Amino acid sequence: MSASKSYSIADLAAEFRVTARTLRHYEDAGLISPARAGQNRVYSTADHARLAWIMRGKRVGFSLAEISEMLDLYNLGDDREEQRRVTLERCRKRIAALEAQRGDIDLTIAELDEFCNTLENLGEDPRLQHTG
Amino acid sequence: MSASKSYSIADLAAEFRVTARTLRHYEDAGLISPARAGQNRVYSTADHARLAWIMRGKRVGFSLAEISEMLDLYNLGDDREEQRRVTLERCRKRIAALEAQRGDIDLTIAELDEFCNTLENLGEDPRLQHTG
DNA sequence: TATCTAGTTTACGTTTACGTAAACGTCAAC
DNA sequence: GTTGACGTTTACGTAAACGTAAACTAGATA
Repeated sequence: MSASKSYSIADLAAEFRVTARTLRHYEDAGLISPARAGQNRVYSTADHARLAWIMRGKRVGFSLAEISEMLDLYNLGDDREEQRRVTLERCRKRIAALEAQRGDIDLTIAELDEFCNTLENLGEDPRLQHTG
Repeated sequence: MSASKSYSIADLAAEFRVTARTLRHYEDAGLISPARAGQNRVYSTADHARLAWIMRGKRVGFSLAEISEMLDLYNLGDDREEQRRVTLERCRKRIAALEAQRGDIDLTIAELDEFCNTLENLGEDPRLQHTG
């Protein structure tokens, strides 16, 4: 089972292209809780996966607080009926928000694309260039 | 031509659901430059459109500096050959970045979706619930 | 004429997400 | 036995994106 690897803080920092400070900060913010060997942090494969989630959340544009909430959803997943209903609802709202965000991204891409085309046509039809 | 409307700072603040302070801040940051009637700001329909762009940029997760850059692309569009080539390249990089971000969003949605399904199935199959 | 109402500038405060020392522990290597 | 390499905590610094309070201006209204 090579699934039970462990990582030093430098390992993960290098892999995810962040500083050790950043990883400690995420720990302060309650996003990860690596084990300790003495006082040194030891990250498990689960921590590794969790961190991958965090980094993707960052790329999507979420704050650490929002990412923390989303990770909490998973932890609450095995709770009792009512709690589960609430979790499900929050989960769906997040999905809706993400879909809205994707819509904004698509619109932005479309406009930039169109602008690119304008620029290209300008290049191929010098009549449209101003000569100064 | 109802396309030549004008807006007060309060108008736009209300419409885009931000404070007047925010609009003034965007001005400080060089994102908009409304006309003045005396010392009061008067926003044109062009300013209105520009602001819509800004807000969408924010929703996508861009910083004000990035949004400023993107808006600059449009202004540089009518420049000379070499400058235009650079603009085009930067424009395409932005598009690529946006597509990557959309990929991250899709992945996140997929995982949340799957998690939602798990929660729903748990609800429909009480055997999987823990009772203690 | 006095008082709103809406806008203005100036400037310090706040939150988020880390950066950046400073001072120290630990273990392997020389 | 001390020098590195790598880790730790503590704590102040910083950039971005506004919030917020203070003090002021200018036009509309009672």
